[in-house]
Amino acid sequence: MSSQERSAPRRRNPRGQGQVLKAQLVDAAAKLLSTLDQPETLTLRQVAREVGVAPASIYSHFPDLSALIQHVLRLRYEELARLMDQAAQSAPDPLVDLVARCAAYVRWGVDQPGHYRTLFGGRMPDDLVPGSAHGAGAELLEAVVTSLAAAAEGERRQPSAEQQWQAGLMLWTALHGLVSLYNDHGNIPWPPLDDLIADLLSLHTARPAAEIAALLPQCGDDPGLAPDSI
Amino acid sequence: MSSQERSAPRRRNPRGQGQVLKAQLVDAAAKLLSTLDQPETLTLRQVAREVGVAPASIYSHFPDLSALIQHVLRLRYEELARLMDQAAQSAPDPLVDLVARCAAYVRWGVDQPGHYRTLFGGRMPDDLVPGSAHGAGAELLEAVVTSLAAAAEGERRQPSAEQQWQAGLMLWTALHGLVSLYNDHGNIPWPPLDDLIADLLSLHTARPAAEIAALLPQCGDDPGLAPDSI
DNA sequence: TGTACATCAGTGAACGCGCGTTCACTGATGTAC
DNA sequence: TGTACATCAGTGAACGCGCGTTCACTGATGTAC
Repeated sequence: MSSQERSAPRRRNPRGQGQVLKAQLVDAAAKLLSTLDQPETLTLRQVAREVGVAPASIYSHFPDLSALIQHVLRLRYEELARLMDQAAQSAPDPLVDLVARCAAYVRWGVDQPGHYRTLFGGRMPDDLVPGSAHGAGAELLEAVVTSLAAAAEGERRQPSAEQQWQAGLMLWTALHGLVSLYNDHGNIPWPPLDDLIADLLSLHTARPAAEIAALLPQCGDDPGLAPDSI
Repeated sequence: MSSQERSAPRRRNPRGQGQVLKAQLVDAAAKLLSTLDQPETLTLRQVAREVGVAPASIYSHFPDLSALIQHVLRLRYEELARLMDQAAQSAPDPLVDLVARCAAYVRWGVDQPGHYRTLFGGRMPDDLVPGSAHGAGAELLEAVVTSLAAAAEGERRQPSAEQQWQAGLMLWTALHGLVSLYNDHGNIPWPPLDDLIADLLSLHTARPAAEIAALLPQCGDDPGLAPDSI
């Protein structure tokens, strides 16, 4: 069911508008990556069909399919990073910052299973995944490590930098495991996602789950007026 | 580099020994699943080449490649279950039982990345994966849930069955995230695996990491004499 | 105002590849008479 | 002890498919003279 089907067979872009097709290719690849059961099997011809264009046309804009996918993944990675930063924007203290970032991470991963798997599932060759020089997404988690360490201040002993790093790594593995299993095994009777996020952060911050749950932002994108408030 | 290469072109099995090829196919598929960078792309012809046999020969023993893979996955799943049970066999109390089971799980997953990914990575259609009726591997974790609950006795309040289940689920997601990230992102500067296992279980049991670390079994398969003890 | 030309945004057909699956077959070996 | 036959354990060639990539091309549109 391509979005092109048997409709008008696509009109060639006017002169100087060659970049339009490039954008369409990126959109189509993004849509297919998020839609396909196995996003790692995306083919060049699938993208071409989705846009309604000859397979060869892709070569005018990207050296090959890998370059196109790499482009898409970079966009999604930046989107996730932006969402996490925005979520933590007005956090009054490190704990709220941490909770907001982690909740944004998990929710994005669960909302976009295909993109999450493609970015963090380890299927794509390393050079396609942004930030994989230090391990895919590791720099995303730097802010998390910082917040986690700051939130843990006032403990008995100040942890070393290595201990802070390891604590952040453990938190990340937990978040990743939660998103992965939640996405891949829908037949498990899952508790509400927010309960799991609260429980997870409760373990990693040594705070009561109820305290964390109270800090979880609502699912709406921005903290503006509720749409049905008069 | 097939194990068949240009050597003797394989002699047909004698009469009544048709099951020999079946076993060879299973072995070859297992080897390829554990070896390939992307085990989910295993093809029927790859298996045939590995054994040194015509592609069509597989149909004498399995209806198709899916059935062969399903067979292999069932064997590996049973192997993992057996390893976990053996590890916990002589555990004097629930905490030791829990630590032994979880350590066995993580170590198996890290030793066999291809099999781990194929079983728990969610790439294979659900019907290929054993135990996925209740979510892949969920029954493996029943013993873990039980041990975790038993190890947590003496806390302030007895948790409900749902809370126990959720705690087990959280533990499993953490284990899964650890194995997945550890396998997929080798370029992260990982601390020693045993430290991570101890740290993870420390969080989930509210015990000091040092106490858990002391309970971790050595990596050797059985607790017999050390080979270099005189 | 005309017209030759360059450029842009793609097209369409073809290639060779590996794949799953089918089909008739082959050749060794056991068994009944 | 001989021989016809059935069975077993596969083989080898062919099919149609979707794939990535190449190549010469086409037709609309802007621009210089």
